[in-house]
Amino acid sequence: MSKKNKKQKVKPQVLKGFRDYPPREQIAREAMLAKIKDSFELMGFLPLQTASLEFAETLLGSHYNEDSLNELFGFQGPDDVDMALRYEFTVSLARFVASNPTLPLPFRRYQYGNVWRVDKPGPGRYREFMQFDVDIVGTQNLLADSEIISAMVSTMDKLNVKNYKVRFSNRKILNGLIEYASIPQEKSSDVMRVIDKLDKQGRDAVILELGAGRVDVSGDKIKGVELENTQICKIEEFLDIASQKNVSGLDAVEKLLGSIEVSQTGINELRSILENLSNMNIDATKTEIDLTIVRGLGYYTGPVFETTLLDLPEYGSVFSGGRYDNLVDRFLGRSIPAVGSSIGVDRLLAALLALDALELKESTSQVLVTVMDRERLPEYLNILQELRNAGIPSEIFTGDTKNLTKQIKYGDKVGIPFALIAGSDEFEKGLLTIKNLQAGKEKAKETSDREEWLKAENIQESIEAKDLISYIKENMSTS
RNA sequence: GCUGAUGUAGCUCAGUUGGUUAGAGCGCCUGGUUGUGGACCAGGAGGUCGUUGGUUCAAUUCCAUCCAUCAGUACCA
Repeated sequence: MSKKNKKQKVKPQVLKGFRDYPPREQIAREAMLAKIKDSFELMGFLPLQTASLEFAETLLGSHYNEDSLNELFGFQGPDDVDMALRYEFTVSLARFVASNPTLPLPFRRYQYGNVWRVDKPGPGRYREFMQFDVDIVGTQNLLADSEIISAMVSTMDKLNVKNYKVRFSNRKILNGLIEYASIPQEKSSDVMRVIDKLDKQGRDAVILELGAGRVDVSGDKIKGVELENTQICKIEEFLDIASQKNVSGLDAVEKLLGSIEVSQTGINELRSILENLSNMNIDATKTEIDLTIVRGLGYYTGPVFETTLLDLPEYGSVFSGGRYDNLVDRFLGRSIPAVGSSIGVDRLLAALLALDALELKESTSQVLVTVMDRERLPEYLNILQELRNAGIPSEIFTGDTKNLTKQIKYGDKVGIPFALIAGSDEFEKGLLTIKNLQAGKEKAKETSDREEWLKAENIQESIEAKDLISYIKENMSTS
């Protein structure tokens, strides 16, 4: 091989923030998707799939500015059309609803797929990632909000996540706080953005940022919102109260902000949702009112939801959303109210992997049919088909070697539980040899002595050929 | 974007006070064993020492630059 040839090699690299899912992860990922789908369909949500590429104008709408433009994968496509990869599903949902006027409302739909954002990658955070959305479009009824929260709880349960909390609040309460603290409109989103950091940065940092700003651990300066002390005091007053969760916090906030109409509305709405959840018999330990939740600015208009894993809070929210009553405006000029929530599938997957909370299957095959004697290929293929017809996932060794060692090594490496071995010894007696690779793997942990390992029980036995299917079915792991 | 750190084999890392053939462990490949996995034993492949430029008789080593990665932070519709 010449040096020139070497230079022509293409480096096997993936783009920043993109990744592959090796089979063991993808198997777990698809199992997750199936559970989520089941959970939503049980609640009568309908599947919808929309285009991955949209007109840039569709995606950006009124949010069109330099910043949002930098955040998405946009480009000029064929026919000189400005287009971009979707960064979420909600806009596409709004477009779909707007262009299907006969759609029966309320429209309950779920959608999953990849979305793309030019973000800085971090743990559980990628530039291409999967979201799984559930929304109800076309109703202001708080029953819809309650249904979404209910879906969040039942889906987390269905996914067998143990230690989580669905927290929710109402943006209207914070809108009232802005008024209460006499904060001018142009500073309101800055203030909310800072309050949103409460969880991650803590109360002291928030207070500093509301005022003069602070310096972070790396020495980077973070500029403050420059509020006056009286304003900050009023926000502190609220934060103290909001640290009490649930009904007691709600009562206390009502005393503080009840005179402000928008806050009172928000409080009433939360009370109504609480009542619905209670009538739905949603486990009260799984949900919690947390009045410090902010979420997307200029987007959510009412209740907002978040789901945190109590064992891995640093992964942030894995399932979140809220009510957005203005989104369809962009297409219709009139508003259609909507509420929904979205699972960050890959973030949740990464978190569950980090918690070691997923069973990882290595292979989809249960049986590897080895090819020891090529003369016998017709028999092997018959056995293979017999297994598959019985519903047992199986494969035949399709590699080039007839070396049995290598075939079994292959089965071991890819994690196939059983290897079927048969040569003239077996065929003459009507037998088949089944080697339990999984049992062997277990045994290998106990002994380092080869002789002992080879002699171990349950690792290999010869059975009557006619008993093959029942033997495998009995010994298959059920997972 | 900002602040800081780090780039040497597929992975984790050692090393060179500037000097000829740059090392280890793990992984990978081959054989021991074409009728049997792990462990073990023997052998082997694999590196323009991140890029470009500068200093020097000589740079993987020193300097500059860019790029990439990691951490924190900002932004996140």
